[in-house]
Amino acid sequence: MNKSAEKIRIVDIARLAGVSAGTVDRVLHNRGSVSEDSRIKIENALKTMNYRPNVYASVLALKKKFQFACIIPIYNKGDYWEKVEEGVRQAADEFAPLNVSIRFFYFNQFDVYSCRLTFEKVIQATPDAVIFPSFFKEESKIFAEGMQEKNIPFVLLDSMLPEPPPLAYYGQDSFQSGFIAAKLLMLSLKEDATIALFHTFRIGNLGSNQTLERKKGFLDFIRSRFPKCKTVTVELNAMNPQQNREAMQDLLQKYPEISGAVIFNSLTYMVAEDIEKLNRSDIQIIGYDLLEKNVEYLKKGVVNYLIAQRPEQQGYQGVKALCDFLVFKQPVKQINYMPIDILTRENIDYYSSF
Amino acid sequence: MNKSAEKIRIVDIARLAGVSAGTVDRVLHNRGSVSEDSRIKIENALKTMNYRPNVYASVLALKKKFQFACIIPIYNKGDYWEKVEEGVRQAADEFAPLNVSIRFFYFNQFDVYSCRLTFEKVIQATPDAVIFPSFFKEESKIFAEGMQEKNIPFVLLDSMLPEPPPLAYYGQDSFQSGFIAAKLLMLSLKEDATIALFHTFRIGNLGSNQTLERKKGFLDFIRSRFPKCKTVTVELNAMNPQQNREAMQDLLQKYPEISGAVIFNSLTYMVAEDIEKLNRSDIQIIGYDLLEKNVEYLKKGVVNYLIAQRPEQQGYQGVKALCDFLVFKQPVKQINYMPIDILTRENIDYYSSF
DNA sequence: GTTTTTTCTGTGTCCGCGCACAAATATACG
DNA sequence: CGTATATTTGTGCGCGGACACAGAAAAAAC
Repeated sequence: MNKSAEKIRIVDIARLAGVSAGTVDRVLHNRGSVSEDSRIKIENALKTMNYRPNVYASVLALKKKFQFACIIPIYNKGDYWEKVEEGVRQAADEFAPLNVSIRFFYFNQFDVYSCRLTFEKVIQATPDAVIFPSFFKEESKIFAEGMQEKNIPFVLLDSMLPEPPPLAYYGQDSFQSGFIAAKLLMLSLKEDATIALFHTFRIGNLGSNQTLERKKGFLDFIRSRFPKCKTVTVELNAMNPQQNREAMQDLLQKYPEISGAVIFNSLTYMVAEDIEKLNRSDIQIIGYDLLEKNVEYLKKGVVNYLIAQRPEQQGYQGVKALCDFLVFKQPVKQINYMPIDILTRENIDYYSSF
Repeated sequence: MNKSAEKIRIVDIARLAGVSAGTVDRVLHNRGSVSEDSRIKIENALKTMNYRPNVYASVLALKKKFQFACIIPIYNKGDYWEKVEEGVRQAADEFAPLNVSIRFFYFNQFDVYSCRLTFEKVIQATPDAVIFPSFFKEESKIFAEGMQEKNIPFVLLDSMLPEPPPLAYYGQDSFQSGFIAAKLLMLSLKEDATIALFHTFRIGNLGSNQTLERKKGFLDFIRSRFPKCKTVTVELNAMNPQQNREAMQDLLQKYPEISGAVIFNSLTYMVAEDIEKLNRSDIQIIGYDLLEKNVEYLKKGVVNYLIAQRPEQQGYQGVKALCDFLVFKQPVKQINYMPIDILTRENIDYYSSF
């Protein structure tokens, strides 16, 4: 049953193979050179004794130092990206004894040039690994290609970029999460309801990939299962709440029959606030991400559902993947979709994304 | 920003305090005896240099051995408890280098005597810590009191037992999860619907605490928000599917208007199978736990929702808590409610409870 | 004041592994 | 065959902390 115990040390397998511990070490780490003869003897010994290195001893003895770069959009307190950074920081903290340190680089997510500039800075810093969200597709691709050339592993967060292949990706299946959003919302709406779709306007980036994919998924569900539904698309300006409020008033005047709203990014609270102020509690709302303000409106009952994607996990796992790969030399799973967590006022208090 | 680095070793603070490393060690571990004078000097040094021990070195040097006992109901392949054990095993594996080994003890969950006997065996084995679900309230309480007397820390899984206080508890808020189940189900039902409530009959245990609490939560929601709903309670016999099928036929003949079903334990698939065979796809079903068979019916669309409670996490975290407490001497959070995960056919593929 | 006991302290070894360095063996080449 | 070079191997130290042991200092007993 539980026979796994049996501590086996490198010297044990060295003895069994009739060679020195140093040679075993070379085989294990593929370093230096070893004669074919010894290699075979050692590999056999490894098989028969199923040796597993002691992580703690290994880490302790490790001399190499690693510097990771983490690129993150500039954020305000409480934002989505703050949580990602939190996860990265926790990992940095936990893995500090591995001689891993993380340097953060920030860019303005509404400005391609800022992004480009930051990429440049990262390249100058010559990190051992990079972790970043592929915000601007083209720029990210070029940057990733540079990393690939230099053999610097990189982890993608939030949205995927197939080429060049990252060491790992952590993020949500956006299409599917939009699909679910539609399903949830329609549970509370009539089959011929009118739904307002909100997304954010971005300079130089017509909504992030994520947002667009969510919308696609949402519409896919609506069109295939509730063809009688009408949808109205509205663009929010993240920088100008006042303008949004006016747009909202216009919208509800023009389409008073609107009974559902979906916000494809984390600005749910803005929409919720406006709808609440306009006394339209009949409108069912679903949005994304557990910002404090969003949760507030969820608990109040203004927002029906929030869909979460464990941003802290994304950050944490990203760093962990790099450590696994670089420090422990273990294989890493490439595509890692985060769970699509459904939160309501009833289960929000028990939710923890860690 | 990230100034946390700065490796500080025991010898560093020993030097600063003007004592030997051994003395610092004594203060840190509260072992041996240290003069008041030295203690103060060391504590000051610790404060000014904010020393954090290197976990890896600490583990490596540790000589003590720990034997944990894990008590689990006998289960069939694919059962809920298999997942709990899986989590425990993974933790055991991960923490093996800490000289922690886990011995499993099994009991028949339908038989108090078996449980009592197993408790007895565990006591004989004199483990350093115990992890178990408080299945039978009275027996568990007596057992826990014995552990308390012997100063053996114990972790409770699945259902809580306030007295004597466990080192930690990992499980779901059952009442709340029942509450949510009702809310979800009612999204697809009319306000005057008739709902069948299923729970399992247990010899000597009228349904586990968990099940009863879920039912309470469910009924609480229904009574307060949908007073026109009717509910019919049905008892399943886990051992006799044939009998269940007949009971089901009777039920649907007697109450043909039933349009919803909730199964308060992991036997969802049994009910789903019967309902499917009786061609009553109009009945909306919600159940608990991600058994393979349950997931199958969820994906087929026979079951609308499954509520999960991360059993692997419970097992894993339970062992981790014991390690944190015994090996690393760190404080442990006592009450740990697991998230109430809502699964539908749309997000099930992305779910991972680890 | 001396002996015994208790309290306190410093030193040194080991945990298992990574890695550098030196030594040994093999291969190449004139 | 001797020397130069390349390949292969063994040994030993150190990572940072736990803990045992012996010895010093202080307290208690006589």
